[in-house]
Amino acid sequence: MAELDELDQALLRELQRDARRTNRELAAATGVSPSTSLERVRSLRERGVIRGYRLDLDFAKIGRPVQALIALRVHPPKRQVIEAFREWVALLPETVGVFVVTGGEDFLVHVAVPDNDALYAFVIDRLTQRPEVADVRTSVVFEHIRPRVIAPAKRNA
Amino acid sequence: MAELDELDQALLRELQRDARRTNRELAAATGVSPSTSLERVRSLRERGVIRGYRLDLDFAKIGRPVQALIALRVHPPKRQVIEAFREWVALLPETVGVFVVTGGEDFLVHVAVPDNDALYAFVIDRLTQRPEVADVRTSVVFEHIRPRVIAPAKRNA
DNA sequence: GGTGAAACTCACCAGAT
DNA sequence: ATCTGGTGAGTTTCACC
Repeated sequence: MAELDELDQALLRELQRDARRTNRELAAATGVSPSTSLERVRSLRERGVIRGYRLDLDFAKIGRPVQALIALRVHPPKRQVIEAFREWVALLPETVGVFVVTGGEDFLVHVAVPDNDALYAFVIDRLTQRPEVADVRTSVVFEHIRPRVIAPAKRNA
Repeated sequence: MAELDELDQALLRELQRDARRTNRELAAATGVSPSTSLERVRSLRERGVIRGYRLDLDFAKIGRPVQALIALRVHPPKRQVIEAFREWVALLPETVGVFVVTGGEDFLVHVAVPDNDALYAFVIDRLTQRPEVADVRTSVVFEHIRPRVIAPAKRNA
């Protein structure tokens, strides 16, 4: 885990609200000079705390208003089978996220599609096509909330 | 759904790879002048296609290496109960995402915590504290893959 | 809609504390 | 480690196509 002082945390808070804020704005918001905030943000990126800067797209506005989470198991649940399925499903155009999990299922596949027909087709034509796929259970997603700011864990000092 | 021509789609592709690419880079990559790409990106944002620019944080590096998806039902499953729980759970510091779903469960809560103890405490101290929470089922997340680029649906022209 | 140039703002690198 | 100032890029506007 990376060391994060108050300034690092403040910069992360600001950038989570809007990842395109200028360095000068960041400096003003955190009360340091632009060169300091620039150096800190660069360090956060080099240390891998910041993995990148992503677009937040409205799936409905790009023609994919129907979202679902598809829980499934693969058979047999061996490493090779799991990894092959993971690579395959992550590259499908409908897929917007893949959780590899323990418990009742092996995968939760998050998809966004144009309509219910496309969802049904995805499940019965694409997924069920794969021989290793078993126990498919589809849940339609009504809403997906993502907190705007995620804080670092308190340190055990 | 928004109308997206080839240029809009190309700009969305570029921005999804790196939401902080400069306008000049976007213009060069898409073969238009900087003022054109600036105007297009602005339009995408005003139309709500682009909802914002987010940081991609490494949860492990901020002291929260353990992720889980907690499926649960609320009782009774009425609008008021569901909405109250949704608002409450979305604001917990452990929560990094909330899916409101149909099917076997009502919610899938995505959390990131420092260790297994914190996960266990979250489930039995926090969630179970709420009287409306029933049928809690926890899955540990080994891996969460998010495709770097998500394409708009093909239009039914 | 798209372009090109001008004015403004910013990122980035020094050098010093 | 942080700040102040300076220079080269980048952003943004606007008149024109």
